[in-house]
Amino acid sequence: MTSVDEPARPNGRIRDAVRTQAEILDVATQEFARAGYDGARVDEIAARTRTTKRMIYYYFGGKEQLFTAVLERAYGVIREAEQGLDVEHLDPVAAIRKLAEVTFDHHEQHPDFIRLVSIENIHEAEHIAASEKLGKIGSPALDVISRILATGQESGLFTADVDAVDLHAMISSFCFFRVANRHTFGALFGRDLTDPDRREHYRAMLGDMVIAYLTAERTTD
Amino acid sequence: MTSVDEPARPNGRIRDAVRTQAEILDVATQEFARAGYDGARVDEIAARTRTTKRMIYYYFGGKEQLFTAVLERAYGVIREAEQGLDVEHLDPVAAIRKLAEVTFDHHEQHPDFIRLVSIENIHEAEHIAASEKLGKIGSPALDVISRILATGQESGLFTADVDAVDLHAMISSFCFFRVANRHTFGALFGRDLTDPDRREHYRAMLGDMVIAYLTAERTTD
DNA sequence: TCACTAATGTACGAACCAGTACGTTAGCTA
DNA sequence: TAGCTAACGTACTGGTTCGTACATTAGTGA
Repeated sequence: MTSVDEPARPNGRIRDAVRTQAEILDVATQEFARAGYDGARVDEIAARTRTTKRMIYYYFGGKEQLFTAVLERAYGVIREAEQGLDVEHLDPVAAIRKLAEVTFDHHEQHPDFIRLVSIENIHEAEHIAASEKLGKIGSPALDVISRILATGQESGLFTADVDAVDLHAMISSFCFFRVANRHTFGALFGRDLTDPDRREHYRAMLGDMVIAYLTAERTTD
Repeated sequence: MTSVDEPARPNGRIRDAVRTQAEILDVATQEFARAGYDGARVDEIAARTRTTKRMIYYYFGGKEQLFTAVLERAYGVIREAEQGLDVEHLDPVAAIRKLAEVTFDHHEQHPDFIRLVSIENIHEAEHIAASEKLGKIGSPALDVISRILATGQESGLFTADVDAVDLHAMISSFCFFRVANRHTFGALFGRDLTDPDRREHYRAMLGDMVIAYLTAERTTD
């Protein structure tokens, strides 16, 4: 994530605003994801960087703004991943399944991001609201879904009455829950939703679910 | 002039251990749900009861145990609701749809419970693990799902390869996400998942999704 | 090379907050 | 009715934690 172009430094302070900020963001992401907003300790973040607490306030202003910056970067990562989506050469069914699988994989590979989103929801998205970047970040995935959905619905293959936002919610629900709630679910029902042995099962389940929903014969009234 | 909602009592303190504990749990539930575990303030909980902080420690021992007690009661409520389920006189398709709708409604009606579950997952279910009650609480809903699923699969109506736990996860995902993540989802995509005007749409969407999944024609390889 | 500024480090303070020591009283029962 | 104990209140403490005042240095441009 951080570019590695720094050779060995002899001694004393090095000055590199970009690297210092990136390092603070890296560690802050871990700390906020680990402990939540109120559980996170600014001193702990500082201790785990090569700089001091002073610099966190110098660059970010405060704990709130630091958390906002962490969110901004985290959402930036998923947005980039979505921009790399390449499914529109497939037929609608295969395209949607692929998209669901990519979403599934992304959630699995970024549990810290999932935790940050949970935390931000506990705080009723106040940091997103306070962020200028995040307000208008948009979602490339939504555009992709829109186009696939249009193709599928035109051809009569997709019968469901959904738009891209709703379908995105459906897919995200399953992927998010599986990662975010695995602890309580595991403790209460004795099943680890993220057990690698069951990974393919759930991945297929998600795809089957979405496709079945989209292509089901409707008993219209 | 004090408002008298209790039967005539001379003056000063009243003594009622049961009521005091219940009141602490009520307020603590709100406070923990509002602010998360670390964000919640014991002093704030005490201030909003008719008793003092001393009694929280007297009855519950500490903040951790209080949170555990809050979780125990919250899970008790959902368990009771599940025991009231009466869907097994319906045919499998109608029964599953009804069950999904009941789950949907319960999530919508208990946003504080949803928040507590999110919070407990941030803490990796450590309080559930520490609770003797919650370890073996079981789930009446799971038994109901099992039986409906068996009926549906025997008759060949249900073709999907799922068990009760997986189906429960699928249904819960959607219901949970819609409530828990409504803030970030709304902020990012401009759609309020809990808008009353869209309530029926999502309720139907959930039922359609689950039934479509269970009854889809399988292209077995 | 000299001055200026961005970047950094140290030390500290003030508020907050979980938890407790100690004292008091209501209500029951012997 | 005396005495006992569960139930309650007050006032405080010790540690924690966000934030900052003040001091310092690296690098840059004139």
